[in-house]
Amino acid sequence: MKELTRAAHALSDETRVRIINLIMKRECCVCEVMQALNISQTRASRNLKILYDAGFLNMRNDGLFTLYSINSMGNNDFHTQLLQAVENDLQRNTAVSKDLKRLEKAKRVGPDYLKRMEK
Amino acid sequence: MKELTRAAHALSDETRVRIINLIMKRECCVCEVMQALNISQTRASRNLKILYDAGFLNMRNDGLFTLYSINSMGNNDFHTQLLQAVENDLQRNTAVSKDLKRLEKAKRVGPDYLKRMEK
DNA sequence: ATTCTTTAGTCATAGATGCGCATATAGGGG
DNA sequence: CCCCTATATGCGCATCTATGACTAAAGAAT
Repeated sequence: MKELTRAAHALSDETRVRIINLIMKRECCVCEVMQALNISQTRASRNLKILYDAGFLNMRNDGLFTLYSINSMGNNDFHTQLLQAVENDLQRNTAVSKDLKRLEKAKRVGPDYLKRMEK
Repeated sequence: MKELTRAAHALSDETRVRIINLIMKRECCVCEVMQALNISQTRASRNLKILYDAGFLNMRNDGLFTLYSINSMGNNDFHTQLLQAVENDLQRNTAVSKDLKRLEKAKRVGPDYLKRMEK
């Protein structure tokens, strides 16, 4: 039951639900998440970790990048059922589509590099 | 999306999941919940309210008693999907069966009456 | 009406949470 | 080896959370 409450807690924050919305589209690295949601690197990294620890995400390293994807287990797993509830809610939500558009434009570069580009 | 995160938050606490376990069995009043889970009246009442505000419970008055039951809407509602995830997890959980046993023995009387009975 | 009883609300408090800032860590590239 | 870059983490702060003790509200019973 502790796993269930931990998973539910992970879904109790808007930032994290928005992150799941992104990663349900495709595998993402931290810097893509921060650009798509327009949040800080710290915030993206930490909330990704919370979702990972709760069992919703897979994690793999590709050079400097850490790539996160949805951890789909069996259909009877409660994580999958919870994700379906999230998906259900997101379908009725238009605000998060902006996040997906920004994800399309996101570049695979980190915060320092981005700052220099702005100048 | 705020409703979803609120609902998820309601399920992120063990006390509240245990309360749902009770009420999935049958409609309960506050004093039955406090006896079944062996918690204070304040704690029972407040967590019931959180579950109610999150959309999981119905509430009705019967004299002095406030009776709570599961609020089952359509199957496509995300509340229902979340409850299925909870039910799924509870089936694999043996600890909460003790709560159900205590619920069977629970009397429909409040904390003051109970204290006097102990003496 | 007064009193009893169940439930909800107030207040105070200990602990958890989310976040930004700065910094550490670790993997590439020169 | 030294620097650059992406990600993770320690710290501090403001805010939120869960809880118990106490009190208030409201329905029943006498």
